[in-house]
Amino acid sequence: MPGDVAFMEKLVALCKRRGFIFPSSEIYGGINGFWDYGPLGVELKRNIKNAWWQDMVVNPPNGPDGNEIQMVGLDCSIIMNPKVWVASGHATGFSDPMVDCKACKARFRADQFRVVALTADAFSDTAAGSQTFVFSGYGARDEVLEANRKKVEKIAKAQGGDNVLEIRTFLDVRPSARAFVPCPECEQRGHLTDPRSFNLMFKTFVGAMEDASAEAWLRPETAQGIFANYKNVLDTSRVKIPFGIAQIGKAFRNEINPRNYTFRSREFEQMEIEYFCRDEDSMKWYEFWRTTRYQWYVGLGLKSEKLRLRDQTKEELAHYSRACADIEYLFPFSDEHQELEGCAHRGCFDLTQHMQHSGADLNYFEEELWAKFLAERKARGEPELTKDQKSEIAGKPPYRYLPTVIEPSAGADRATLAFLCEAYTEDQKPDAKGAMQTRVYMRFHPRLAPIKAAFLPLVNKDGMPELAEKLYRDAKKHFNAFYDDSGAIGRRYYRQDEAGTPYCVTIDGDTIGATNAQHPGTVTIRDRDTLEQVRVNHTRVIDWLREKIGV
RNA sequence: GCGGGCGUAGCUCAAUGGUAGAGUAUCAGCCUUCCAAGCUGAAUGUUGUGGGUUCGAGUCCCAUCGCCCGCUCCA
Repeated sequence: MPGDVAFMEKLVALCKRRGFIFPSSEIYGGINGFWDYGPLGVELKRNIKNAWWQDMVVNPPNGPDGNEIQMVGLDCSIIMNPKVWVASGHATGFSDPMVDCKACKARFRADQFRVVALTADAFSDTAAGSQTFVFSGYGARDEVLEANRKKVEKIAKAQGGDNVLEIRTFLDVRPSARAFVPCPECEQRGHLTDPRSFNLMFKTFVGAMEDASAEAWLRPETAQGIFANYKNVLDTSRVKIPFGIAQIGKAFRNEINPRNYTFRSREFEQMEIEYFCRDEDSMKWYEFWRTTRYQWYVGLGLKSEKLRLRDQTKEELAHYSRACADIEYLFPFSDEHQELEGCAHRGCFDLTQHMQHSGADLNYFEEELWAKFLAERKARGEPELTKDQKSEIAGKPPYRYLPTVIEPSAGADRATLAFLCEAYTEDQKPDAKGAMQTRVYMRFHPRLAPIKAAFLPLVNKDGMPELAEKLYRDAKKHFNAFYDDSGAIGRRYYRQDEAGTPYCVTIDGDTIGATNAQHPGTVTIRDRDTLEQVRVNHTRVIDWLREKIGV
């Protein structure tokens, strides 16, 4: 859908011009689906990732019971044992065979492409038998039958029975018979391609020999590294359920068609939490993370109605998933909301899969609960359990079990793009000559702003540059600051507006104690959004800024 | 992958098939006491890339790459 193309073009131009985002390998003509962050962009994205780490790992909010949340970090390798992706389902689920119709240009997933024939021979026999393909359809088996009900009834009547039709997917059609299958869209025969595999995983080779035994994959998500290390974390960090493991890292997907600026990139960065809890508490934790994560975006400035929290419908849920909420943003390139983050209730699907495929015991044992159970028995004077009885009881819930997982999985690049879109603001104001000018400014939350403050001598004389530079160097000990002494003051303010710098500190005659100074020793601090200025003594300006910025 | 559009200086755009230019931004200097276009000077291009037609191609033709829009796809 079109969205606001003009807005998007202006934002993309600003990002390029000011050094937020560049196309990857641009001097070689670029490469579709890959992007680089420039000097301002890297600060913005790092601030977003740091805010996430600070707010989710270092100092997360209290949980629903009011207790401190246990959260530890992790940084896993991008390439893992290929068996990981078999266990997770990505090896099969990520690879879809597609069929194209060369006549009408339609494309179909071969496993959703239903071919209906009069006889089973059509699928397995010679070309002659294939003449009995009567029609085809796209979607679930029942949908296809429903959509073609009249045809089905007519055939049933002619054949004198009910279950006369053979329905299989295109994958079951013999290569020699494919030419006789009609296209679900245009119904023409003989224009369908062979099923071609669209594998969304990036393949690589471990070691210098590129043979099949060396095949490996770049991870399509960071989550599996967490599951694979779940036991290690449990054994080394003294965490107890409920607890979370968090990770920020790159992931790779061979998107069929990267589009919409950095939104659908082939290399991207995720910020993921796997939160492990008891199954009976899981919906409570799901609700907690769902709102906590939504509020996190709001608190950092994504507060317009463009941000929304949407619960997935039953039909959208993966088969193992009990609930999932998407945090979505209405980007200017689309008139539909797009996903920034998914908060999924994954049950114990992932740990079950990895336990089965790896053979490792990933069960959690409730030591405290077990000790309590034994103590209570003793207190009641009940006879001591035998070794066999103990292992029987201790081996099952509630003492030994696979925890349930809540997964808030956020896209760092998508969040960065959303914050960029939300920040972009234009307004009209008169310039020094009274002509109306468009002012463009990036309204970043101070925590996210690439540059927190700029230090500007009003004129380059009388010691103003020297004092401005001293303040600038003091400020840099605490936060990212900028010094600029070139050009008219208005022009310098404007440059900082485009970079999204929340505060500009100007050193003027009053600061250096000029004879007619009304407020000796003070600088002016200009607010990016309101354009209002306050005077603060130059000895207090760093503290003033630190308090405002929160560093 | 298909269809349509676009590629000239960092950016915005000029240039009948005949010497590639302007504005802006950048840099150096001057001038400047608060909201981008004050003065002087400097630097800036294999016209996306590769072929072809032509005495001569930014311009015409072909191919290719990239971007934008639509379709398709999106575990």
